[in-house]
Amino acid sequence: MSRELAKTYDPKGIEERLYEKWMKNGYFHAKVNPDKKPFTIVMPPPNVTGQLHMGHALDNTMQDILIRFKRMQGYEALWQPGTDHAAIATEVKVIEKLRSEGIDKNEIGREAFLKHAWAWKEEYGGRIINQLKKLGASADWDRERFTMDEGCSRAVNDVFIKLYNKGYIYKGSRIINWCPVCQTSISDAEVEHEDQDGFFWHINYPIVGEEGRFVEIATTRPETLLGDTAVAVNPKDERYKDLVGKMLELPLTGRQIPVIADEYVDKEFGTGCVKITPAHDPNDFEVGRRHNLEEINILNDDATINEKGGKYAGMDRYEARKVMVEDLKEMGLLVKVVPHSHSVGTHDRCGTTVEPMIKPQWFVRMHEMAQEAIKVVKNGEMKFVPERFDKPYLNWLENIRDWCISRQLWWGHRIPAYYCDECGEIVVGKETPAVCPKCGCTHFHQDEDSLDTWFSSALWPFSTLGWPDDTPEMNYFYPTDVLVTGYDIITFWVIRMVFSALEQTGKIPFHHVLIHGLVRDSLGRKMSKSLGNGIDPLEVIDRYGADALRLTLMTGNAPGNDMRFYWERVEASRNFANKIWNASRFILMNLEGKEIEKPADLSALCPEDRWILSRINTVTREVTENMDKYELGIAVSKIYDFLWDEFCDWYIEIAKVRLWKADEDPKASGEALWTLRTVLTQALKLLHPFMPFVTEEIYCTLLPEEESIMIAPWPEYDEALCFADAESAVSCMQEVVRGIRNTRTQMQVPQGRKTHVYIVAGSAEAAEQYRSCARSFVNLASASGIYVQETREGIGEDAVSIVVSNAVAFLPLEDLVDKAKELERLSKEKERLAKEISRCEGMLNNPNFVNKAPAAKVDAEKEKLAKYKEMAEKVETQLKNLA
RNA sequence: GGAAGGUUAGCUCAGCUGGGAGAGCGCUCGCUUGACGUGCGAAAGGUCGCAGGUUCGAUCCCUGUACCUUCCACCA
Repeated sequence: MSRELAKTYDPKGIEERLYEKWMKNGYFHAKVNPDKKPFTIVMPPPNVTGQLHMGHALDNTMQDILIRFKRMQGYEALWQPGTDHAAIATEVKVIEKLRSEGIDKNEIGREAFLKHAWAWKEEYGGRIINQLKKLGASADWDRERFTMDEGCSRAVNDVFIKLYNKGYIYKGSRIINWCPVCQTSISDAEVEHEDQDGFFWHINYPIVGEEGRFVEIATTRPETLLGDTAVAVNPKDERYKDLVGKMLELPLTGRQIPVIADEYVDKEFGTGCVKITPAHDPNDFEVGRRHNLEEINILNDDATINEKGGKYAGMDRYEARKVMVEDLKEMGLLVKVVPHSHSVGTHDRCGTTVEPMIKPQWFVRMHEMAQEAIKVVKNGEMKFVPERFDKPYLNWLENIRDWCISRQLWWGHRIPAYYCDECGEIVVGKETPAVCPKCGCTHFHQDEDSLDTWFSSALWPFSTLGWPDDTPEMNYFYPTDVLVTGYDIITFWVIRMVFSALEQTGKIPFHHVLIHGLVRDSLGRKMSKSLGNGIDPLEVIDRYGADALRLTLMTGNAPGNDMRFYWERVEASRNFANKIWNASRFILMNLEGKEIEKPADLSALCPEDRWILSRINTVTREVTENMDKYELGIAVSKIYDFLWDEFCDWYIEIAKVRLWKADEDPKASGEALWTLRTVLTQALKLLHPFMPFVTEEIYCTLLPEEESIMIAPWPEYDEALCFADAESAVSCMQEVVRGIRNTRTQMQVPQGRKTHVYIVAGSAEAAEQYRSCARSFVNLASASGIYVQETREGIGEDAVSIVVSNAVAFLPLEDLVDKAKELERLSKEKERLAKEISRCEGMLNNPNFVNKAPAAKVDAEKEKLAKYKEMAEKVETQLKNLA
């Protein structure tokens, strides 16, 4: 590979090339390996025919970072990928496609429809996987699974049968949420409540046998009147005590309904009289069951009024509402209409207002399994990161209701229940039963419904590893280590995986649940198709590279918090990629044609080299700790700061002085080069999980003998590379350099004008420190010569002084010095120091502080005080000299 | 009604177990310095929502409060 690098980093082409290389070399593949410890992440399966959005990008970037980190650390790291069949979403898409071709789902029938659906899946199924690859995802694609593949389907059937036999799955006629557009039942979790402005229609129901007397009810859905089978009042409501037991004439229907008493009614709300529609309201359903009321379903599946609705039959629910209100008005039964805002349940997939309806459906009894899922979080076996997300988890489980799992869809796992054609007996099993156990009949038909998508994704952490078979993978990789997902999906998916895993495998599915927030647009709005404010991650990758996108998503946001997306931030990330690219380019240019050997004794290196080695050593320790705690944002910003500020802005500039004189002093330049390459290499390894492409490209160019940074071992902290003395020497030097730069700017010293720098050290020790890194000043402080001494001797009276903690630096800038300004500058400095001194003294004079604060804090204050006093004295001396 | 989170520099946000407030972007000034102008150097800019409390000491802990966001429940 050529060592020539372009002047700016262009990820195009490079990313694809590297990804192909990784795939070809099989780096992503994990296998059962008893010699290594496993580390497992199961990828939340995206919709098989979906497209990558920012949420996926964030979620998968986090997973990829963790998996790459652990892989480098020597774990057998499995990132188990796959896709979800997404029942409703996919079925709707296929229906739409067929419709555009003039084909009706119901006309072609189940078999033919499924053929179309599979064809659709084959056509678009690979799309999102390829998009994930563009992101750099190092998942084990050899193990890619699909919720409807053979193994997963077997797991689904197995679980269904087990739960049925245990009595945890049952079929029942209960009130469920019905989506009239998707024409299927949906679970409570799939209903979104939103406040809508509507009306309260007050309607009089005439009391039978009491001419002119009415009961006034108030409703937000007048059309449900057609299904009323009672009016309820509170038993303690004095106003209506005499009405209980009386009959009312239900307008528009000719039916008579009773007045009943039930605690459910709130005396204060509305009129205190509630129409009861057991078939179309969950609360009314409960009341109805308590009082044995008739349940009259008045709606067809498409939410038009059915034959029970008399003259309104065939009308859409909202049209019927309008007409009925008109009719009631004409009859003089409409008392009033008042505006009223109330929450309406909508289907989260299509936004349609759901209708509660009574239908025979399959349910999972939740109470017992929920208890187990609660236990593992309460006892700390399974932990949320950040911890606060255990609250919605526990809250949901503690108030859980039975889970409606049947869907009136074809795309999905068909319910393994068979009905005897003769007697209707239900037999649940893997195959069509031969003989009815009840009547001996041999003819059966399978249940038409399919299962909720989440039923199969609930099994994902183990069905993908081969369960229900006892596979080596199950034994080795399960339970998985961490699940990474957004907080919006805890109730849908996380909970269901946990209770399913506990029930089926007896183990938690994962030890940690790492929760992230939503990626919002720059105005803080949710990205959505309808708003058109979504930003396509692929466009970001195309324009700035996957590394820039990944870095953007990982910086500046805390775990579990939402973040806003800004193109400016992507630019900043891109700039960083370019920055390290150029740092590497610089090092490569200097390495050209040289063989660099590791210095025999690192502790004999100059302070600057030992400083940067010591720093990367510390950064390595800190970053590793952050990664272990899932603090990915903190980890990457430490690497960022180290590389940009310390390595590029300081160390490279320091090293240049030696590189310029490579011919004169090959040993010194060799040491600088070795250090440059070593530190950069190590930092690249730390950065690799975050920015896999640019780090790989540089690494392989820098170390042509190496195969890939992906398989390089993760750096480890090394006690022997901790050089406190060097860190202190360099930090003093930096203090002086900053002081000099500041002064030069203030005095408007022209860029090209170099000056001598005199450093009068406060002690022999300090002098030694400054001498040891004197040559660095040449470049850092635009110095023409460095003179470290212990007295002021030989320095002009009017030299500009810069006072630091253990020295005073002087710049002979005679012609530029304005005495008055200089006096002012020093006075200000004096003032500043005086403030510091009084602050320290204040604390130290406080006996409470001295007695109660930790000794280390007190000593630190004492040291500061001494330092500031010394500096103040020096400033004072300068002021005198100037005067 | 219940719960969670937020309130820090002009903007967007970090800030781990309490001990002198940080970043990115923006703004100002100066730089065609031989890796990088996708850059370098120097600055300006914050009583860390408000009020109490605990503490020698609070952006951080506790209580209350205001405003914002979200989730759950209810709404005849």
